[in-house]
Amino acid sequence: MSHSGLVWFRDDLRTSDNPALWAALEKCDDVRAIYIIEADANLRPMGGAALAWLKESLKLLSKDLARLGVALDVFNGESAEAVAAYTQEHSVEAVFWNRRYGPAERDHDAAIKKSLSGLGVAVSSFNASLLMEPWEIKTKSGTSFSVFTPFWKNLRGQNIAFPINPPKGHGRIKAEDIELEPHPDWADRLLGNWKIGETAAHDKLAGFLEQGLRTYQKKRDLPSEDGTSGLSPHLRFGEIGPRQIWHAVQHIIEAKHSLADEGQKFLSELAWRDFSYHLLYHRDDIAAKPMQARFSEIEWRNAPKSLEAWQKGQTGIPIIDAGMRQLWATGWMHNRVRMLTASLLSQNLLIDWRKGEAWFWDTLVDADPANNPASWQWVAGCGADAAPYFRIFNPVTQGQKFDPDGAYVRRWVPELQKLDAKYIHNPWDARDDVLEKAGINLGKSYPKPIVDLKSSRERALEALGTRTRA
DNA sequence: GAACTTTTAGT
DNA sequence: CTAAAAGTT
Repeated sequence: MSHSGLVWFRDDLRTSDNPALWAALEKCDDVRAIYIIEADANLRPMGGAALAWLKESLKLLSKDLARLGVALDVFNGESAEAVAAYTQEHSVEAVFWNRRYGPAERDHDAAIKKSLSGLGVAVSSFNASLLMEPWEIKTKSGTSFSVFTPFWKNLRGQNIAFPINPPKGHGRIKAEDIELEPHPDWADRLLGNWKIGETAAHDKLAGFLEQGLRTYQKKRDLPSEDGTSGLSPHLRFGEIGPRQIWHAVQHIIEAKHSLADEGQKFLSELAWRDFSYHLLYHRDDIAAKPMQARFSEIEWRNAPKSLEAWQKGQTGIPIIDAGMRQLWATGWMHNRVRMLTASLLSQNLLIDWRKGEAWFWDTLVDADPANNPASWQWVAGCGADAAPYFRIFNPVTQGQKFDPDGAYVRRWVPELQKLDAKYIHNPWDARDDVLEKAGINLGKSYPKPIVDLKSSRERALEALGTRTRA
């Protein structure tokens, strides 16, 4: 038995269903924990909104770990150095962590494991983040999946591991005071929209299963409704694990058969997260490189003013502006609107999807290394499943379909508050007297659209469509 | 059983 | 169009 163990926390900020923590407490008499806000050149730094969430989550984790007798230390810097120095300083004999799946992170962790082994420190790694490991899901010919539906058919037939019980601790210690840089004002304000941490995550799940699941299919696509689970940032930081969610839903389905369809639908959405990690694991640098190679040849427009109008929610297209403002104010955007805003940027504006992905990376509290780039590539058309057609959403018809009375637009774009529902998604089509009556002066109180939807759609089909092969 | 061909679907 | 499974040699 090793006497001194170290748990390196990364995307698994929880005490329940945490195999690395569990193993450390099982095998070691003395357990410490670290989190490193990594500044390694080869690793992508966390975005601003996520970083703010992280810091609050760490404070809560520190208290939960103290109840198990585990002290949490937080460092800034290069993780390879920090881990090695910490193990030497505290005579750590065994290090435990839960795996991460990005190519750079895997190489990084493998190198650290090797160097620790050289120092005589044993390293054990586990799966805390995924329903199944990416190498466990294979097509019949042994390759990885590129299309979601067959991936999901495979995954749902697997035996998903049951969550493990919370570990028995080694008594109780005083929680360390964690010293962290304060948040920028913007991030501080958006955190007011959220309850952070493991307990909040479980409360959120319980509330969703009790109230939201029943109407999930009906409401999940309506951005004005509170119809989604809201678990994404908790999943991002591992405040709750997907296997905990999986089995909680299975349990509900068994108890109430009327919820079977809703439950399956919700689990398939949870499976999209595993699918994104599948792509992250099997493909080359999905945040930087289009999965369809021919997209490397596309000449994206350099249009800084349009990009800025998009970022600020000043495109003059109501549902787009509503989404971008919701993102800025809360660190979150409804999924339907994420698709619409991403389509407008990458297709109508023909701006490189990576610029949009980078903005989401910085501003979403739930931005994760798999879902964010994989979803952007899906919308931009360069994703894993090569569709012969392009998914160019029309933000007007989408708005009319999913926000029919304009409640979502009115909430985030108060300039349009009084506009008739008939024109709430296309104010440029309203007569002058209709606009005047609603107190709107297009071009002054609310922008005229920065792009013509019809001609820009044709431009995108032309630019992204048939030609441009390498 | 591997290699090739056809069918079906793509949130 | 391509991916994946099913069918065929």
